[in-house]
Amino acid sequence: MHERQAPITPAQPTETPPPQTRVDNAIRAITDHIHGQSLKVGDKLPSEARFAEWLGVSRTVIREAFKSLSAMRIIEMRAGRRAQVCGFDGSVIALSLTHALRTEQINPQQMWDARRAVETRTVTLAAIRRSDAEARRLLALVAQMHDCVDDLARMTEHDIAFHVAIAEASRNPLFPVLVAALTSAMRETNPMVWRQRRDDESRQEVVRAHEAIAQAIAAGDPEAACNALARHFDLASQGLVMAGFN
Amino acid sequence: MHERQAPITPAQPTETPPPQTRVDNAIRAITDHIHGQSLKVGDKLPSEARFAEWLGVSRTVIREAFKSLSAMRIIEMRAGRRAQVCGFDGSVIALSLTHALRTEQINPQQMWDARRAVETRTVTLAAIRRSDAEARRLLALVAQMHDCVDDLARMTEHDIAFHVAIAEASRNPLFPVLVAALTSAMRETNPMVWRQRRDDESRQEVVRAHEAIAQAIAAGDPEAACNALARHFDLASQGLVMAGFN
DNA sequence: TGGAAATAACTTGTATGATAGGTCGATTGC
DNA sequence: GCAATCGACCTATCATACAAGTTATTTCCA
Repeated sequence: MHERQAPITPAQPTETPPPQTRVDNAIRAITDHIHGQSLKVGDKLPSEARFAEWLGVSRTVIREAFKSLSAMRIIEMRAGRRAQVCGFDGSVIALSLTHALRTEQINPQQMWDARRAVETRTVTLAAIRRSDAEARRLLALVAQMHDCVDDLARMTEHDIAFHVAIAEASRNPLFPVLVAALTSAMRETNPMVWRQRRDDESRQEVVRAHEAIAQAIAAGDPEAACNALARHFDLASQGLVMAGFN
Repeated sequence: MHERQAPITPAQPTETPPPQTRVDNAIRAITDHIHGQSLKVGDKLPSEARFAEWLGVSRTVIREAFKSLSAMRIIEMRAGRRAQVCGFDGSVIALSLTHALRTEQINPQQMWDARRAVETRTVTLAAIRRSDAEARRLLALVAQMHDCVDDLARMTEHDIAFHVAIAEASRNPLFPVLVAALTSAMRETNPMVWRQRRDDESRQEVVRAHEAIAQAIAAGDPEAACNALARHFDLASQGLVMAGFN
């Protein structure tokens, strides 16, 4: 019963590449199906049993393949319902980056530098393309930050929301996802940096940097927005050094 | 047998959030274990059976959790061996982006714009920090591109290798990963753009744009590198329009 | 005694079959 | 016509079994 199929890989002499398992094949078959049928977000997939039959493997294999794709946010599974194609979402990227940070494969500065690269673009585009509602929203978020300089957790959430809001105003759906992933990966290191700033004045300085960005975007001035962003990142970098990173 | 544990979630009245399954819990428990024990790349995890015992669930559940983490490249599994913590790798991000492109949640221009944001930074850093060996490598890659203007597949690979090499020269390990993800996600749309350039001259123009970037980096001139990159992206954008995107 | 080959213990990969419980459309009763 | 009910289908989980890969141990021979 175990040998319905030919061996997966003909025992390659090479060592490094891990041999393909049936689950791997199933994953490929499923993604190929999605692509081949041009399925779009929300479209339903065939049931696990059907795939199992098509591929000539047990449902166990299909199940693991489905779960893998579900973990990668390519499909969404719920009990009783057929799996469906999932919307794009930065959470996988965020998780990947978080893992890289936690296992010390990259450090916070490097993450900040990537943010700087991306956000230099988002603030520029936001200053050009933002709607009035978005401009108001940014200013409102900054106001909220002013109110909670003592509450690190809330501050962090507002901070993230602020940067994501800018990315949304850039009108490129890829940017909010990237920014959300890069910022939320730093949820763990951020508080350490923040704690370096003991007095209110020092913290308000950071909030004012955000305010300057919001105002420049509201004013539709890309250059001023970039400068304000640069100041923001310089402050952050300074905080990182104080916190002992690098 | 089925009810060893209390119900996972107390039936929240909210609709949208999918109820947590035992596999989800297992995934969290495993990542927590990695983090809690400060495991680093290559460190081995406890066996599936052990986790199953700890969490009081069947091996099936742990198996699906392991497979999910394996799909996200957080751990690496191979038959017979215990799973181990996996090195950071852009392939998950690439897959996520590829899926977003295929399902038309983002379009090629938006992807290119994100690349522009990131690569503007990588060429700048590369011009400053590149070693001599890296400079030579970049020039060699361009030379290889000159030789295969007729072979789209090889050209695409060299193209990706070139941009990743620049990112490596930036000395921030996050950048090669991001660039690789963004570029390889476009493996499918790239050929269409290339095909717009029928004659050799038109194709060589693109290669020359790459050459200019390599030379600016080799010369250690960040500004020239940025300008050359801008030209490269303008050509690409032009190609996209010709290919009928947007 | 040193090293290589055989072995035992453990681990992952896959299959099978069973049950609980969620979802959704069709049917029925008012 | 509408709502409650039912049934078919589907996923979530469990238990068990066995094949096949890995690793440490032990054995055996030179």
